[in-house]
Amino acid sequence: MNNYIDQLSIDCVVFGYQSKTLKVLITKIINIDNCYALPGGFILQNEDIDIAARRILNERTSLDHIYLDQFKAFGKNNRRDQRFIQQVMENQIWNTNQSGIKIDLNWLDKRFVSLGYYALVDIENVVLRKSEIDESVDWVDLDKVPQLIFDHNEIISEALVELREKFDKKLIGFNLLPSIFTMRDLQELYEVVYDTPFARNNFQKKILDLNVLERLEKKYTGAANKAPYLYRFIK
Amino acid sequence: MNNYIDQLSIDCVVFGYQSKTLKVLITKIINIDNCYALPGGFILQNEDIDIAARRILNERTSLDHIYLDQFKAFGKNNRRDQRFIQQVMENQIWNTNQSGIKIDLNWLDKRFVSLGYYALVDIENVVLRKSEIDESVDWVDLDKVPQLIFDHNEIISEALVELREKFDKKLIGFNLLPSIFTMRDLQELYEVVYDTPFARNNFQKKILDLNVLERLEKKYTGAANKAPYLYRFIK
DNA sequence: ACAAAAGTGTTTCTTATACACCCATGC
DNA sequence: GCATGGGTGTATAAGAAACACTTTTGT
Repeated sequence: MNNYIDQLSIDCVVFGYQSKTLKVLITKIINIDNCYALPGGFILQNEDIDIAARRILNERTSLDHIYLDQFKAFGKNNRRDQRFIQQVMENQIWNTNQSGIKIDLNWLDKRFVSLGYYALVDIENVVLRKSEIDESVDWVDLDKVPQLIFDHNEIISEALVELREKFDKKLIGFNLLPSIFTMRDLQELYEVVYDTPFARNNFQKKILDLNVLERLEKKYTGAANKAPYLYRFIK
Repeated sequence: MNNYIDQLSIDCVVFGYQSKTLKVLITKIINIDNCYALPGGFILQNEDIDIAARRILNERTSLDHIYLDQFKAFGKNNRRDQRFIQQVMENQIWNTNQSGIKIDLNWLDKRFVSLGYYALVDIENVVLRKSEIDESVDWVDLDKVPQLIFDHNEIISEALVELREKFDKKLIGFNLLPSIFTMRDLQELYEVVYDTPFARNNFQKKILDLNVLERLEKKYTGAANKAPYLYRFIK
């Protein structure tokens, strides 16, 4: 593990949106019962931290150009999880490097400072992959996240606060939608993020006045009502 | 240096306000010509990162309860300064621990990830102190900051962006003022921070409507005009 | 024709900005 | 009295929220 920076990690809160629900990506740690965590990893000695975060995300999502924001470093002294560490050691996870050579696991038994990133992805574009320490990687509804190791639940909470703060201001919501969508799709996303309903007409006016949407053809769904326009986010 | 976390540091942008000018605290590194830096330090193995930041600030300002906000981690791979490192080694700074025992300096010759904090202090309450690596610690006008080591100039820029974003929203400006001040004092601070003038009457109304100020007695300065009220920030 | 949902226009209210006036203070 | 800066009130403009109406679609 010598090519990584010691005692420093990255944890990513990957937000996805599907069926009017916000979801986050959760990994199940291999060889340990009921042990869930945020997708995370470490920083190579010669790697920018942002690049490291992209690498870690790419390993799980297969995506290259992800909207990513580093929002806070988590570094409480009690940020440890004795049960987790013990199980890792007992089950010999991480105990060999890429060449299969046994390595010292003592580096794990220290407090880590973790850099928290949140990412926004179009869930349809994601091809889930497991890294070597994942038993599985899955989308979980934001309100059904199980107990995670360390302070990962807190990291999610803080990521959500940050997301809400930046969401409208920086117009990052489009990263959660397919490239083409209806105004209703967008409004429902806003309503889910802010957990509050918006007036349809006022919402439409506000969004269109931003001049960031290109109106495309109508979307005929077969429903017995007026067909909505499709839009594409520009710039 | 074994009791610190390796390759992880803290750098603090300490904002002060005096004579209608924003100032930041800059240290001059001992034994190196023209080498300036942000007040910074390292994190003890059993120390919360926020506590570490407070310790580092206390060493320089003698203050205990500082408004502090961790705003970003800086971790580009090219975050090194060969000239600085070389000089440190040549001049034997940091080469002994508290007991005077020589220690290995190789830990310095690596890339560091730094946690950026900004602090707001009432400049009148600060009693400047030097830490063991400071030749001096001084207040510098924000627009007269010299070239600093590493990416410290960039850290200041980003801290200022963050300050402006949070300043009005979180009402943190009062941390830069004495506990008792006039409305004009407050307005001038706002004008400096946002680099824009505000209408006197509207500013007063806006601030008073926040219901966070207690009106005290008038302040008789001897000037040939109506004496302004003094205010105190509450809650 | 009708229900359902989309698009658009108008009114109302809230809030921010601009404008105007009077008051206290020391010379 | 008067110049100077402080406090307050009112008018106006801008933006958000509420309300209302018309249009399109498939049954």
